[in-house]
Amino acid sequence: MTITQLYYVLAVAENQNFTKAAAKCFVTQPTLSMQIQKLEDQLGVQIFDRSKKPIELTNIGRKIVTQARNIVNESYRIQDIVDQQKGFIGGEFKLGIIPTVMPTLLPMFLKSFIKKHPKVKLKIEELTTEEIITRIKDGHLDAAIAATPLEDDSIKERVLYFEPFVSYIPKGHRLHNNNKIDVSELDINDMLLLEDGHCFRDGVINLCKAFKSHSEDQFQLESGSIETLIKLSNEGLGMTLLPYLHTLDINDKEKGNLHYFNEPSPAREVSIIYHKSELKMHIIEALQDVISGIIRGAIAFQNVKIISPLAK
Amino acid sequence: MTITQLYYVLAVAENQNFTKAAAKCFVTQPTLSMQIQKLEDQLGVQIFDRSKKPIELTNIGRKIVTQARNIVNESYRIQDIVDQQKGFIGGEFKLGIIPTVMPTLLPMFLKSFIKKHPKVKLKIEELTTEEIITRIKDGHLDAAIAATPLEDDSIKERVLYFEPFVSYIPKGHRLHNNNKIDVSELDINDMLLLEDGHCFRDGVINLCKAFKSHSEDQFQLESGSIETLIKLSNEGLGMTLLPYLHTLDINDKEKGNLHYFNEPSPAREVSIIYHKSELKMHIIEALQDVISGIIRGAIAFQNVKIISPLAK
DNA sequence: AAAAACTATCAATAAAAGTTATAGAAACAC
DNA sequence: GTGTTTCTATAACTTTTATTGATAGTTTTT
Repeated sequence: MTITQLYYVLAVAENQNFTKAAAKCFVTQPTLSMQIQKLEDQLGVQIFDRSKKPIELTNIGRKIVTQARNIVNESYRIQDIVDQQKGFIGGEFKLGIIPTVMPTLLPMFLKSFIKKHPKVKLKIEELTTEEIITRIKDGHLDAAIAATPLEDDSIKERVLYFEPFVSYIPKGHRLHNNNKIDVSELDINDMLLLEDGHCFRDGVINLCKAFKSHSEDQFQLESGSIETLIKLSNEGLGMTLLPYLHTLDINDKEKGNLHYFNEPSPAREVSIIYHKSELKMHIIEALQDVISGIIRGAIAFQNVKIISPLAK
Repeated sequence: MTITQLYYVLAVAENQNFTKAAAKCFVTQPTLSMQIQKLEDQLGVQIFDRSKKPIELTNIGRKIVTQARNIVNESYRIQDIVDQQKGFIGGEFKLGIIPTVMPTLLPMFLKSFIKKHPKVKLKIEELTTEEIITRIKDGHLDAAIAATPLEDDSIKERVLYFEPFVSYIPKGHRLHNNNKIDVSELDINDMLLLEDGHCFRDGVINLCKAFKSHSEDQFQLESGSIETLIKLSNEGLGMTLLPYLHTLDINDKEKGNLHYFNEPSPAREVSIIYHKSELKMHIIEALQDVISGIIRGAIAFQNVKIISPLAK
């Protein structure tokens, strides 16, 4: 049994297809067929049920795959140990970021990080929290930036910053003339929300529900981007909530529509999250350092109340 | 990087010698030299400091060895999973047993176990508790039978039975005419003990100390076997304590010297212990089943007080 | 019924792991 | 010190294993 064979098994299990798996492993398909057959012979069990199309794992195969993933991950850790010892920060690193953090945070730290750690090949992907969790668990992401706490046992979190919610209230709205807003004044029925799947949406819903309970979850309008929310709001379709960093690059004309909350302001907790196995931890720490350093200058709120990002 | 290479690294780290390690791996010494060099080149670090004699691990080498042991162990677990699925109970199994359990328990269950599980190649070794713990941790033992609790985080325990202590009091001893003995009557100064290193000795000391504290730990006589203890006792050199199972095959003449304790009788807890990684768990469970079944007929004590086997 | 998609098998080749023989360095004995 | 022993590294060679390209055989799709 070799680590390579186990790696091949993982690839086939994931792709449910020998040919595609072979391509991902940068070998030809017969290599996979033969190596996996060899492993199956040696163990004396079928790992894959080739009669099903697409190919499926057998019962025992599922258990073997779980263990194979362990072993392959643990084998990566040896290079990790060496890198850490050498103080080497480099190699490929796959980072996921949720959509409502991506456009504001990424430009703030990316240049600085690349300059400080030029040997790291960052591969950044915009993903929903749900996708991020799946991908961290199956090893397709090394870490991600998301709203927390997630309450997931196999994922660890390190808080980067607390980002207050800011109300965006267009002229003509019942709350427009208030200076500061209190959370008790929020009503989910005149609130513009992001589409389903965004955890910022769930945060807003949780925030509203904390004060008023609404059985009917019928929202009039939803949008995929915060930019659009602002425009819809300007059209008089309702107020909306923005994460603080988004308010920094709003134009002067619209700035007048921003209303901060009474303290403690509702806020989301934004963290760098990673698998509990703590692979590539030195790169994760490097990311955390750079982002924390940058954010210290940009966000200076203390007295906030964290709103859960989880849909309930 | 291959599992074989990691295995070679473990062998060299253990033997501190390429030649001996090669023999244990059933390959020639150049194979080890080359494979380990290859791994070191690939990682870009020296795992071994070859300038020291005998060879030593480098700092980074120590960390790599720890991780390599993980990986190699986890790789064994794949065969384990397959065996478990198939209900196959077989293969080599290394069992340690402490000296004061070995001669009484082993004959009781060995035949029965071999008959029930003929495919298991049991390799049994008599070892002290201390040796057992070391060997379970480094993987040289799959499981062991010892007095518990051990309070060791990396070792799990499953109780097999509780074995009461029985006093052996020769004619002429101050306690000989008492019918039942109370633990408060014990005096460590007229107690014959096993040599240092036997946990049964430590149990007896703990038992005596629980009632009387003695600053001077000077014992007149010590012996390596319980047989000898009985003979010394017969010579009038003091009383001694026997584990219950040892009293079953004592001759009739000497049976008169046995005195049971008032309830709750002091007893030792005898368990099957194994590494927390739970490798070969199905064989461990098979052993537990056989031994528990056998012992149920032989020991029927309920009201006992467990004495710790740990030296304090 | 034909085409496409997919896996297994075969023969050939490239790569690797392993072996024997031996050189060279360090430790040991006297 | 010198000779001996012990041990690891290196080299040349052999065996084994992994991989490939070509292709046959199946199943699925159209």
